[in-house]
Amino acid sequence: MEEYRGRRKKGYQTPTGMHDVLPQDQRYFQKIYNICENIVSFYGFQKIETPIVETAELFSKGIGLATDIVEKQMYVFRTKGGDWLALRPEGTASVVRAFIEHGMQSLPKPVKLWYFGPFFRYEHPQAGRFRQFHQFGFEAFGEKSPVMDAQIVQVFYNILKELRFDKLVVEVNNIGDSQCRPYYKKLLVSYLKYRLGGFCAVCRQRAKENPLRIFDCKEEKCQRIKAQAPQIIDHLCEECHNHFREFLEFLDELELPYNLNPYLVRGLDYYTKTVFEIFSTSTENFNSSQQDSEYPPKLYTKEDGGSAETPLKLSEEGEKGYTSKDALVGGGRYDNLCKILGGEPTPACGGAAGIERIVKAMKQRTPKLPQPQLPKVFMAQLGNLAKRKSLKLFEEFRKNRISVADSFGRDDLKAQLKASDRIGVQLTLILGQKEVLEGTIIIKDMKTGRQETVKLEKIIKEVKKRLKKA
RNA sequence: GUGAGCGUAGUGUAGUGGUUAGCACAAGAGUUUGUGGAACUCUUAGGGGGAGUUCGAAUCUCCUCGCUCACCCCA
Repeated sequence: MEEYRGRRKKGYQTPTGMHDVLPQDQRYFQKIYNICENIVSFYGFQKIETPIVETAELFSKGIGLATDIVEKQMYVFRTKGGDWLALRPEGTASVVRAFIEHGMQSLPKPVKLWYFGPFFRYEHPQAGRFRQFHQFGFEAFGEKSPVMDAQIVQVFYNILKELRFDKLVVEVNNIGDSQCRPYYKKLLVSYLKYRLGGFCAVCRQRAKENPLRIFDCKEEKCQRIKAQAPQIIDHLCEECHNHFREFLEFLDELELPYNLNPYLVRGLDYYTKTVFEIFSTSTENFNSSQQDSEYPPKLYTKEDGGSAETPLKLSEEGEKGYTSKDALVGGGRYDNLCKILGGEPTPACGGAAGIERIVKAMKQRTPKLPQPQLPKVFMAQLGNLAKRKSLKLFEEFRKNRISVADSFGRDDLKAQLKASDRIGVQLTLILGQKEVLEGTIIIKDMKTGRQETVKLEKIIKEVKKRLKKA
């Protein structure tokens, strides 16, 4: 065993790219979770939790050995027993594994599952990207109809709507399947082969390793060449073409504003046919406001009719009209994955949302979420006898579901009232030596400052009465 | 993996080679013995870490760690 290095003299910090989710942020996480759970269960998804650690091979087989996620971003380690395990970099492969492992093929289709939890990718952290981050996602198994693709998009869309995202753009594309994509890839490669010189250095590299990726480039010269390049949607096999057309029709029917982006390619190998991403178009970087005022965000408009019969084109020369570059949500169909991972061939689709990214966008919109309910009653106590009684009384309140703040550690009444004031309670109860002996307690109204002595056994009733009035 | 900027109490900051390292907020204690919000007093707590230059470093150099941002890629 290697030595543990990097010992610090002064305290510890989270490792690179890892973050504590502090109480302030818990409220955002909780809100997202609640809305998600609420909506998703309406659509018939059931929650699943898979381990954070899986056999490394699950991901290399599932996501693809040559993908960046597996190749460079996976936390892989060997156990004492010699197994290679990995911190999960995404959710789909795990859910598929669970689906197969527990024989869910025999469940009535479609089988709909959702999850919410941490994921890990070893990469340089930056805006909207962390080494540990959280996602929620849904997967639907056993439905090959594009109606499921559309519903998945719809569910994400609804959740974001419910979270007050108003300007959302759904980008969609179809990247073909095992029938047509290999053929298209060849076509593209041969197109690129004779034009490599015109590309930027990065794209030349991309052309070799992952040709579809050249579409991501923003260089002007590359833009020009790729504008002429064959596009996957023009070379779909009939099945994919129809699937895509129907998918778009469903989106139209749902009145989901989408934008067809023929350049949308996703970095995971398992996708077939439908892929999509959802962006928020609202004022993302309003700190760098100069740019925003000079280049007011342009919104994509929905393609007319959405029919695949009309020529498919992008509204602006591949230029994104919105400032946010990070997708809030990404997903698609993966009809081959179940088989790849050793299960029955099962069509499936799903997607995942980045929670930190959503939180970031929420904060920009509404920097302050309403405060959680604070206690309305404070209990102050004086002297040992009273302190002992107070503890007991505190339990009485809990049984009656009245939340009470306390400061049992403090003995000074002044300090206790100060603390009580800071919490902003409505009533403060004061129990001292004298009151305990008399079997009474003081109720002090913090607004008016008036106080009243009541019988100790009636205190719950009295407090309830006062809280109700206010 | 590549590139840029940054790193002073819990938070926000001042200080560009010699200061007891200053200020604000927050936190805690108190201003005579059982009554809050104001004011005042006091306390806690600081230059990420390490080397070097120098008589002397928060300040200059290097390394390292971390943060932020971008490339890449993705949620």
